[in-house]
Amino acid sequence: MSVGADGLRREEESGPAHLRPARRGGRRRDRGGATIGRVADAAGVSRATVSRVMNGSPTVAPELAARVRAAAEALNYEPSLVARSLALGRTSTVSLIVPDLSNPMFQDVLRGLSHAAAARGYRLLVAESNENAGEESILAVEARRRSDALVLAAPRLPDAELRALGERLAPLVLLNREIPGVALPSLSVDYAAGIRAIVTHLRALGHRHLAYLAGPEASTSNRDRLAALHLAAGSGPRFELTEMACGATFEDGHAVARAVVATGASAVVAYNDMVAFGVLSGLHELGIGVPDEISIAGFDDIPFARYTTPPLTTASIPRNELGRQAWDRLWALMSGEPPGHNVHFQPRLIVRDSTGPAPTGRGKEAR
Amino acid sequence: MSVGADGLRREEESGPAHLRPARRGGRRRDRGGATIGRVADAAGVSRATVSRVMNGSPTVAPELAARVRAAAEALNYEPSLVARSLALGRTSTVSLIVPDLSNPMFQDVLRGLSHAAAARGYRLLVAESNENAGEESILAVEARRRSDALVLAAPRLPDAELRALGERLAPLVLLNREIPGVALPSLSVDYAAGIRAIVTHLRALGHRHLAYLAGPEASTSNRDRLAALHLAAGSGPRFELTEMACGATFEDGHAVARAVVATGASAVVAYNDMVAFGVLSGLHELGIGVPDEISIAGFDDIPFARYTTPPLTTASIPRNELGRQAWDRLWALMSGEPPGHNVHFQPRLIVRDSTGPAPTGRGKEAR
DNA sequence: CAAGATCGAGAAACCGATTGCTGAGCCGTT
DNA sequence: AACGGCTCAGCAATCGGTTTCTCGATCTTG
Repeated sequence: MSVGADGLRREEESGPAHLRPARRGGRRRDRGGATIGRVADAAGVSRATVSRVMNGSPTVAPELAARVRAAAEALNYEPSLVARSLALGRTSTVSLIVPDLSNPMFQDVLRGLSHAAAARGYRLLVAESNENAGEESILAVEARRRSDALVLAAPRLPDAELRALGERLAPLVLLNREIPGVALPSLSVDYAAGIRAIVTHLRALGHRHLAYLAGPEASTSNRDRLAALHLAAGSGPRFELTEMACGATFEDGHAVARAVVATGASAVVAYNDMVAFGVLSGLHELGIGVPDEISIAGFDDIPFARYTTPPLTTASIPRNELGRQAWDRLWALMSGEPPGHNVHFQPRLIVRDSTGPAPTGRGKEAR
Repeated sequence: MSVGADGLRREEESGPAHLRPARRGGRRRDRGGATIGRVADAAGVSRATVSRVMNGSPTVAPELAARVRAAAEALNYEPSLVARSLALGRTSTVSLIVPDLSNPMFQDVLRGLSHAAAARGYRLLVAESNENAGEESILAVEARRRSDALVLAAPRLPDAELRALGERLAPLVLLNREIPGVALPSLSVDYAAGIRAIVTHLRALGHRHLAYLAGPEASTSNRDRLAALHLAAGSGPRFELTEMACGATFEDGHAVARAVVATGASAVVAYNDMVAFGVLSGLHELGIGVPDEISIAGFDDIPFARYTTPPLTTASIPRNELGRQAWDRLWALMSGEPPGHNVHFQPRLIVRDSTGPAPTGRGKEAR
């Protein structure tokens, strides 16, 4: 580039510095890509017209439209979705926040939601809170800000905090949470009903001493199950319930296998299938027969539940359906419709081979 | 407000209507939420100052900063990420496109990527192509436009198309794809090496007739495995290879169990663990002993591979690591660094109980 | 105490789209 | 021939931020 020789360059592109209060082109940070303005120039029309053509408005003369399309094609133009979002006030994105992506429950919700949203041209933003209560609220707010709506599975978040957040996060659909006193749309699994079905099943098999492997303490779904369990235990005759702290993962279940045996319980109700698998594996290693010596019931009916040895008795919940419905609710909310009634999904008891008749002559003293 | 009395108000805010080409406030579509302008007014400062405070610029007087923060707090202000993205030319979002979200392989990549990205304040957009080649390229372009970079697992997309797309999608990292002749950064699993390990293992056990359950035809990873298999079959003595069309899911594997038996092969190499589980289940139902009568080897070492009966021999690949590394590459690319070398992850053979010595006196005629 | 350096905050350009309003051009009426 | 109506493209405001530049005020320094 000729530096000091030509006045032309300065005339065309620069000019005397002190006359330029704020130099137009000089400050522009050129981002390479084709913009609507660039296309407009190339086609010899206004930006408005380009916008109309790109959005299929019928009020543009065919000849002009063709010219615009040609220019767009030539420049490899693609409208900026960010700019579009700003102008429209809508991102066409929804967020999903789950505590644990490795949990098949949430994987299926993710899929169901993703599919349903995609059908409407919406994309899905995913975030994992890692079972961290502190993280959940931050993440929720952040994710919501990047999208138009939010599906939130936050088992650890305190009611009060969630209640306070409700307004800021709308449109919002909760998974497995109902906040008393606030009309936050929520989809939930009726864990109590599932537990009742399992307990009834085990009772019918003659079990009189159940061990419950509790999930994370802060989890409301765990509290629901526990409450249902205590209710069941209180209602029937000769029924003992031993409660053990455990967790939500395979490893958690595996770790308590020995302790389970020590309780003398003849049947185990696990917080979920993962835990049930862990116990199953642990008992197997200890040489304890399932279901001959101890019966095991899980919860969730994740895909692999039918492929274990023995196949797992569990309470099945329509996970994909949950995701799909979550989208339906979101869509309704975004369309300005009222929240509507909360949905309670009823688990279905799937009896497989991990539960069987209670062994006779074996009390908890037998240990 | 005094309406007609003072010229002052008109001077300040309105003026004769016919002099105002487009009335300022009249057209504004108010979106409710607090904006930077609103906060600026409330705090009695300029928008620039609010922006500085919100971004922690140190060049704001403490007293002012406090006032701004108070105003922001009072108005419940949250900066619009969309507007921010537009101004900064960066969305702080990356996309992941996978063919099948129910595949544990991609689930783990998803987690690894999501974690690594989150650590840098980036969020993750997820899309599923449903094993649909036509969908893949559309989805990729679309997803890329909404984010700053893309991780693409597109096993069905033709080389040519991918090559053409490469530039538009950058920064881009491919998973399990290397396009000959183009320097597209890619992370891939060395399937051939995994297959070699499996074949060597089976051979050492005395197997001389292997059945390979092929994955989806269009899948390059399937082609890689097949090539390695043929190479191995050609190199050793007395080694027969039967190739069967199958698929990538449990159901696919389950469906071909009977056909597998019919081939007379003493060992099965499945396209992946899901298929292996399917065959395992199918053989179990047929009363065929594993590994006594037929050995089965999978590929991937998904979490449940160790919990089947018998536990599955398989080739393990560091899935989480793949996701993490994908982020590292993306980050490097976004920072303007050169693509760097492609990484090939070496599978590790995990020998469990689904493979055993070849049965004697049983040829393919024995059927 | 004056001159130069420093600091801090505001004005305004910009990011890249959408859209209400305006007016030119063309049509059909009376 | 004049006029009302209708199309259709452009102007310019707008979405809600960031950032450069400018300038007045304060602080240093000789």
